[in-house]
Amino acid sequence: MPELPEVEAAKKQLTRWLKGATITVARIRDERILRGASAKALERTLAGGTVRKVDRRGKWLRIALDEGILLFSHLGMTGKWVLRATGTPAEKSERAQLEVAKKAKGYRVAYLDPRLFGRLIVANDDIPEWSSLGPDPLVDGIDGGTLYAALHALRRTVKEALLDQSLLAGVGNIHAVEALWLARIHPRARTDALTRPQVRTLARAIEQTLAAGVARYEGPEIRYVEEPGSPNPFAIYGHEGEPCPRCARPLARIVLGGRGTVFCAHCQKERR
DNA sequence: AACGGAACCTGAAAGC
DNA sequence: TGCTTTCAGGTTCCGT
Repeated sequence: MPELPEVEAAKKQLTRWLKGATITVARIRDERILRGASAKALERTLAGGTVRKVDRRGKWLRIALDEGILLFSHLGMTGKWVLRATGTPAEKSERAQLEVAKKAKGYRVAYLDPRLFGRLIVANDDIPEWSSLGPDPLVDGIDGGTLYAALHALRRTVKEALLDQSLLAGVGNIHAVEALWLARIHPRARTDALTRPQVRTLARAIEQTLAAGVARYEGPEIRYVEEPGSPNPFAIYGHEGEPCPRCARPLARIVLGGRGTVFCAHCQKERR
């Protein structure tokens, strides 16, 4: 599920659950989320630590403990953090558990990830995966001139370029599709052929679609996952074959960079 | 050096 | 019904 809006929602939840809390026990239930690091070492490092702050950059989370310990979390394709009562049986996809004590209350913050594309990393400094991220469209905003220069230096399709996290951090397949539709740019348009006005429009479109995504998770009860069966909230993602909301012609679907890409062949022109 | 595609995994849904 | 195929919102590695 996670693109920037879902990770932002996860950050808010983790802040509520963990800030000021002490990790009494850390458990890694499937070492594959560590990509080779030692589960035992990680569990020992986290145990006893108190959480100071939770940050997000792009799709990465950084949980800062005291004594300079940093826990980085990437949710991959199916990762999510959930709250569980102590003693609740672990479900199949529960890959890590943090037993937590906060203000005399005890509970479990658990990491679920059926597909195991996510990962946990413990470090004393920022890791390259975090440091090499481009600007976060929500935190930093998107500078049109900078984005134009960066895109102009590449020879790729604009859709694939938007998924490059060193260019912009947090845009994933859905929001790339949505932003290109909003900006009326063909997903297969070459980055070096885009005009400055197009890039400026695209920058605003990215900010718009991400902000709308974040807003969907706001409210008294932050729910991280859309209810099953809830309507698709996107303008064109997942709507291939249906009428374009702007011109009513049927939406097309192609594959770019190995990922499904919906667009409107009438509204989104490759050159202009 | 940069790009396109395969690989890494599981599970839900669609197809037969 | 049950088996098979397809698809999924991410990143990384490998060959060209």
